[in-house]
Amino acid sequence: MVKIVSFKEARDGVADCLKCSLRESVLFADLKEEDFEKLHDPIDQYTLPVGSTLYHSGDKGDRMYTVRTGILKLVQYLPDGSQRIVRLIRSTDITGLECILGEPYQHDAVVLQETEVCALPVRVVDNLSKENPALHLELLNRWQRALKEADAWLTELSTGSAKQRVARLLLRLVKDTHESQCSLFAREDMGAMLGITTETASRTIAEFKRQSLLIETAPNQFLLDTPNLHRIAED
Amino acid sequence: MVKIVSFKEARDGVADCLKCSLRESVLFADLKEEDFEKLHDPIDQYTLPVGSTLYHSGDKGDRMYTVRTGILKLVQYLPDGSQRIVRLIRSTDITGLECILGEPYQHDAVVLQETEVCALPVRVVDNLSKENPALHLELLNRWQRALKEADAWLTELSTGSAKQRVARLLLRLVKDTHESQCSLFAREDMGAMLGITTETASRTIAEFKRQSLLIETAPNQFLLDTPNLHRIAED
DNA sequence: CGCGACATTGAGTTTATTCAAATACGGTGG
DNA sequence: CCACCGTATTTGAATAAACTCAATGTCGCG
Repeated sequence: MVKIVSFKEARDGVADCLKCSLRESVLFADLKEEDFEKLHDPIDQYTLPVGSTLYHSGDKGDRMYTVRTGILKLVQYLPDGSQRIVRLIRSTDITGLECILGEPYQHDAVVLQETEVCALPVRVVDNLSKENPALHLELLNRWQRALKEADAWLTELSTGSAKQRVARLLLRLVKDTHESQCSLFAREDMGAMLGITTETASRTIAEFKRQSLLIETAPNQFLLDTPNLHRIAED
Repeated sequence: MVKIVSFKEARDGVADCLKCSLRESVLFADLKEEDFEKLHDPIDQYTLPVGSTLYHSGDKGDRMYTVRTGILKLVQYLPDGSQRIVRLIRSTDITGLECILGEPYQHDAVVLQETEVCALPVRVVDNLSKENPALHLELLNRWQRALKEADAWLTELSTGSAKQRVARLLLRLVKDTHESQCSLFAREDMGAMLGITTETASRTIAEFKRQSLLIETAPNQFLLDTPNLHRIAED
């Protein structure tokens, strides 16, 4: 039932969860080999291009998604049509958890950088988690992780001056990584993440560049002056 | 093991979960009578005065709390010492869920209005949920509820002009209720909820009063002009 | 009555927004 | 390969909003 498919090849493939290189960090980290035999349903794998939508707010889906590579934005809309990005989903994150509760998706999930995902049918996760306390616990952990992230966005990215918010966002992008190198998002997206206008985001980034807090080493590859960004973020 | 104690009497009592008037809506909603017999540990009940702290950020606790009446704020701090309120906890809400994962509390939980809580030892919830799928599901639901709330605070309460944010906060306070009557928080707390200064919160509320969008019917009891507040919130 | 805490108001300054224009960039077709 | 187009970014100038700091008002309580 399980078949090896390389990511590159697969626009629409079947994943080999047992051999998955991310097993240490994904939802199934603590499953035993025999558990995988219960995975009668194949786990589909997709590669999504920039700008595509993984799922829409309000849709009632039956799959959650683990991200192998790439970045997605979770977007909510205000009655006046303006958008707000509430979270980013990156490698080893899971999104669409809400559908295990039978709820419709709460956001639009839109690809910011080419993204590889595995689609986990609710039925599969549900069945496995009933017999498997480790998986159940891991589910709780994922929810908590999302909640922690949501709180951090509120305190770090929606509080203080535009300069502070941009600095904190940049630092967040290189956290976990060992290098202080990252690529940036469109200014419009930055604005929607930080609760500021596109122009203010642009002005702030441009100013940071002039002050050499950001150095473009390659097209859309920036080296960060993390110590000084920290100073700006905190004062 | 279980004993009847009225709330009024109890500064520090033992709850009778089986007879609890909130059973329909609390965590234990779906438990059977026989499940309650497994509740060998008594569930303590507390009444907390305004300004007291239920738990502190960073503490490693072994209890989560369900709120019977009252309001708590969940507060996080920035490195510069400024505070941000990330959520309110009200009747039938549960807080401190993170300690079931062995994580320290993520916030300070501070009482805004006199609050009655029941303290649920992690051990109890953990044991019950292992054998009881309904409770397990309810736990997931609680996390999702918190996450939804967190997202709403970002999109509704941290986006747009001060007037819009205040209007949205006010409307949020009377949502679920059938009356459009509510009491307000200290301006400093409002500011910390909305990401604006105390003065701006005060000015906005004062202006709303002058425009009769808010009418004080009794000390700190306000009647809201919800239609016009909606107009302000959305345009 | 007076004290302390909180709310309101005022004035001046800073910051962010708006709307518009100019510039850079990536990709396509000639 | 280059010219051109559409899109995104940057910049400018004027306006509006929010912030800061200070002063004044209000209310409850000892």
